[in-house]
Amino acid sequence: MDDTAMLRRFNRTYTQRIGVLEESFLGTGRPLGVSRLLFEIGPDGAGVRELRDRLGLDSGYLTRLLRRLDRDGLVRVAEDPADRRRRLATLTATGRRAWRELDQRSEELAERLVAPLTARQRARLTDALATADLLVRAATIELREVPPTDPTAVAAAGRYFAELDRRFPGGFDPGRPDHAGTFLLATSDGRPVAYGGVRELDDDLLGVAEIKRMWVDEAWRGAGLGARMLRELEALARRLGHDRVVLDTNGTLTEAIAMYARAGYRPIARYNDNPYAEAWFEKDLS
Amino acid sequence: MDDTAMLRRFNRTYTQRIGVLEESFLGTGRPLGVSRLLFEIGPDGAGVRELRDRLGLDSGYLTRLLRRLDRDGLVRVAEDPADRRRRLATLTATGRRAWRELDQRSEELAERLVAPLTARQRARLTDALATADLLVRAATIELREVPPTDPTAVAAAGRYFAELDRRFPGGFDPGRPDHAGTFLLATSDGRPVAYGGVRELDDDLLGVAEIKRMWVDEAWRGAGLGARMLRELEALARRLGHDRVVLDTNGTLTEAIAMYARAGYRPIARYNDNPYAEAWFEKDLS
DNA sequence: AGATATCTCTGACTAAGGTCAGAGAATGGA
DNA sequence: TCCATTCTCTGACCTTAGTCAGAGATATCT
Repeated sequence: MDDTAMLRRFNRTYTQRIGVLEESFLGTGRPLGVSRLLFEIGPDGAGVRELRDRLGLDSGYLTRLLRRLDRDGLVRVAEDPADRRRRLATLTATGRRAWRELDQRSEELAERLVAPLTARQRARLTDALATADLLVRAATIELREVPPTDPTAVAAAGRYFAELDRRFPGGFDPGRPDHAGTFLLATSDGRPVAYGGVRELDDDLLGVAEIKRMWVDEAWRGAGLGARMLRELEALARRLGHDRVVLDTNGTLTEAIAMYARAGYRPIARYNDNPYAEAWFEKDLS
Repeated sequence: MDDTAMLRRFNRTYTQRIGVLEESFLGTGRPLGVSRLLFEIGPDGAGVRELRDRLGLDSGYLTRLLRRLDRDGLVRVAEDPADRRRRLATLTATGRRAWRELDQRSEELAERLVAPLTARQRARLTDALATADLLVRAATIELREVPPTDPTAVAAAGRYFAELDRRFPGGFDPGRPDHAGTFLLATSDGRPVAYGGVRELDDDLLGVAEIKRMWVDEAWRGAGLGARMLRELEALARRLGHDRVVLDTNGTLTEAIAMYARAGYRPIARYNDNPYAEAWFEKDLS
């Protein structure tokens, strides 16, 4: 059975048999959408804007759902002191009780589902689901162009600089902020997992772009994400009208150097005066 | 992470990211429910009763959905010649075209989903999903009491007899139909995967029941299904007021004998005149 | 300071997705 | 042959889930 056939087969099995886990929220006297919202707010509360994104709801619709929860005494909605356009939803004591009930229902259903399995089978299932979970997350990472001032992009760049500082023998000083270039950000669940940019070389090397600040979250390394980011950056450079890319790197970043080699990059002579650079590479995009 | 936690985590990941596979039916100008029904009818057609079970719909609602498909010229509903209360739905030429379109959309979505993965990752995902699929199916097998005349039960008994005939050196003759006893049938997707019965011994052995016709589909062996069936039959015998069970078997059924031993059965002397029996076992239910 | 964008809320509107009770035809079992 | 059951269909009714346009308050950019 090929990849998509297996995925589709599993999808059928899944929606028929585990799909009910979702509907465990039914039968609580509240419609599914309302229960889902209640559960999503959670014991710690959540911003209305954030809920809108997480559940993919229309803002007017969400307002009404929240008002229903408020009327039932489960949720309080208050102004966000940090930004008075925004509002924050938190559970009341009754709301927390209802939340726990939902959580418990869901837990019970999950237990009932694995109950007929032997201990060994359960372990195998857990293992298979962990693998599938990781790969599905990897497959659905979102890659998008961002301005380098985007808060999530800034966070990603910060983690990149911090790692350089940790790994370079003499540390690393990013100098003053440099926002030149076009940047790609990969996120999973809203958190940055990879980052990188392309910028035009300002000197006489026309048609040549430089790849800069390539970074992949430690937890995601070895999952092909770096190679994917590199491919996307090359495609971006091509769209921007370049037909060659260059990059520099430091000798301590061995896994990065290996990846550049695998991706078809060739070593070249120093083309800049970056004091941290120890190796320079290029690749033709034609 | 324990079993239920992993299951619930996966459930979240899955519904958020692959749930869209389901909604691939949207955007075809028809509401989701109608498209799902169209897809379920399939190129070979389907009985209305069967559709009702598979999709879990109210009969009135289903009638209306079918009428809509009929009005759109996608489906014809006709009387079932075998039972004129029932009706059969089949796709028209236009309906088959619409079905292929849905199938293709679903295929495309699946492809787009695995596209960002490397070949190795895809193989791992397919593997993990195959394992999860098998185990989820195993976990959701339905076990229920059936009269021995139930068509599915008859089919299961037939496969049991056929196997005995294949494996016994001198073949096997079931003799005239014997419907004494209470039977359990395990089904997956409506097809029999395990079968077995309990009957009171008619002679002087009061309080003793016999387990008979224990059978597990070849494809499902080694999945703990036999042991589960045995446990359920013992529980059934207990409910029927017995406190000891006995059974007979043939020496060629080695894996069955091993399973009885694992389940705590002890060999005893011949207690019947079954010409095929070569070994006899018992177990106390107290 | 002014323009622009973001966020929430309101009102008006709609389709989708059901549920329920009962009728009528056909079938199966005693 | 009669009775209970099964299956489909109809009519009446309802909630859920959602869309859209625009107003008003606040924040951000230049």
